[in-house]
Amino acid sequence: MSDAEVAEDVPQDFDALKAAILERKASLPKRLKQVAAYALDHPDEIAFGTAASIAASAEVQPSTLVRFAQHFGFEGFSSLQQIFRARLRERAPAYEDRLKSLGDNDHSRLESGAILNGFVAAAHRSLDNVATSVDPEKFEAAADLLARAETIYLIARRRSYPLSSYMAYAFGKLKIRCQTVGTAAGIDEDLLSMASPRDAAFAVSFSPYATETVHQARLLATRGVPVVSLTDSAFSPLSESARFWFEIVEADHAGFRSLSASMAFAMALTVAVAERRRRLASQHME
Amino acid sequence: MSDAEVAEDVPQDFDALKAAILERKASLPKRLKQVAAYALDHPDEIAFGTAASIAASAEVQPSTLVRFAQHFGFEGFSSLQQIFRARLRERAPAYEDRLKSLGDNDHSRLESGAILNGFVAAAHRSLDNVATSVDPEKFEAAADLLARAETIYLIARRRSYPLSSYMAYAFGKLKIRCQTVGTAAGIDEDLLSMASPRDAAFAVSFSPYATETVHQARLLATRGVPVVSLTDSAFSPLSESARFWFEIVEADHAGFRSLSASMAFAMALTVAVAERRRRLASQHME
DNA sequence: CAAATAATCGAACAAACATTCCATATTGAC
DNA sequence: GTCAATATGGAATGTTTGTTCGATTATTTG
Repeated sequence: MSDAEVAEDVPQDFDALKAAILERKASLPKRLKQVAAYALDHPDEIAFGTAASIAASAEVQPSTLVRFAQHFGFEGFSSLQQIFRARLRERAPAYEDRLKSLGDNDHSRLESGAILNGFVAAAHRSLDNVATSVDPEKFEAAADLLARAETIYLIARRRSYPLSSYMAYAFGKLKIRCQTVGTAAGIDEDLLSMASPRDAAFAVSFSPYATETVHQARLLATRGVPVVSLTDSAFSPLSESARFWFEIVEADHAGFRSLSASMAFAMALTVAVAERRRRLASQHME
Repeated sequence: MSDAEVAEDVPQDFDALKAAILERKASLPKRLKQVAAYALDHPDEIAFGTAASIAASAEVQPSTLVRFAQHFGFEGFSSLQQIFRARLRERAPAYEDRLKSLGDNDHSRLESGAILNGFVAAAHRSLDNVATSVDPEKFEAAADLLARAETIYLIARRRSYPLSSYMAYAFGKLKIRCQTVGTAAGIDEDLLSMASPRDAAFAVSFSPYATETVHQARLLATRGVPVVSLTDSAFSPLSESARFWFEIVEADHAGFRSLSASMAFAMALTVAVAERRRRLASQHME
């Protein structure tokens, strides 16, 4: 056999390339795997950058990029880059009328796809709602209140529980003391008995309201513990006990509501509290 | 007046540049008008091509391109080209507009308001991503797989845990048997040992990947239990074990990611499974 | 119609580019 | 542990790049 290369199956579009990378990633040497991960995670950078700039970002040598391209059958880095550019070329016009395309894209042909589309659209609507319905001054004040707490008690159950568990995770990462209430049955009362007015609570409940959440929020409020709450209705019994309360109505799809907008709100509140607390700490030091 | 150039209003984004070109188009010399027309008609070419290749396509000299750029206040052709590249780079132009209108509402005056706006915008972008990146056929197939399971095992930890806890809540309401894994330490192994190929698992893990989740997904896969997984990178070790896997990249605000898009996806999958199961049941009865 | 001004061309240039090559380091087989 | 094979880093290389600049052509002005 001659040295002449028989036309290998060089990936001709981005999807084929992505598939090829994923297929061979396990058997790739260290640096090439590094490039592979970078390429799939930052495709735009590959499309626009120069070999030198991309190499610096991916923390490899430029020559490694060339080797990577050759590993996948390309002549050099430049020809691989064409794939990434073509991807951007083809995808760009889709943004022009994206909302239109959402209506008649592949998804709607399949029942499950229509369901996914429905929830995505509902989440969009819910998010728009958040931006307009949340009073920024109240938000600021709530963040300030929670930031001054020694321990933040997170009260939530059932449908609201994912929110509090995510906030607990984030608060933990941000080194802010918090305590979730509502997980294991029985010990809630003991936990809450430790709460003092120097602490604070964040209670979440959507209708139908979990009676324990309402009860516990009321209990804390009477004991002088400031409560911030999140509900989906101004008539929620939670609003009685709360110093500040927010109303977020999630749009529904076919009667089911996701937590997309509430999640964005919860995360924003969490970060706002952390930011506020950082500022309070620096003021104390001066 | 000195020769020193006072900072002209050099267009900083594509829309501004487009407006400037259209405004001055009439008073442009012949060749420069030629370039202007080509630039607006083939913006992608300008973004990706070299000065030489573009000049050839537009039937002008490369130096004309430089002069064109300088006429509009740019230092050279390269800096003008950046505008055309940025246009393709920007992920969510549709929401840029929406944000611009949000940008000068009450929220932005306050720091916490800006944080909330940021997370809402990030969630919008993430949702767009979901709609385009999830393959509807794969989604349908995954829903079908999970619908046929006797028990659905939900594997998630840390940042992913809120997703599985919400799905568990929803599955419970929909009377679909499921079992969350990863809550209490110790009993996970016992729970998973009961899983059979007639069951199925849904595993979620975002980087940094929890090793237990990866391990447990792999364990189930080797035992013949079909696994569907959700990750934020094609490089996730979870994708190896999964029959079907989905990649959802949450846009971040200031380095923090919310779960808005993943929540919408999780809810859509949950409802799709329920819908699928309802249909399977009615077929059996016929 | 002639002079003056502006626009264009195309060659020349230095900087940046992708690529190659080879010495060194790492990995895997025995 | 030793050796062979592969992978890597980094400098050298020849090419291509964007840009500049003087000569040439077109356009305007008196």
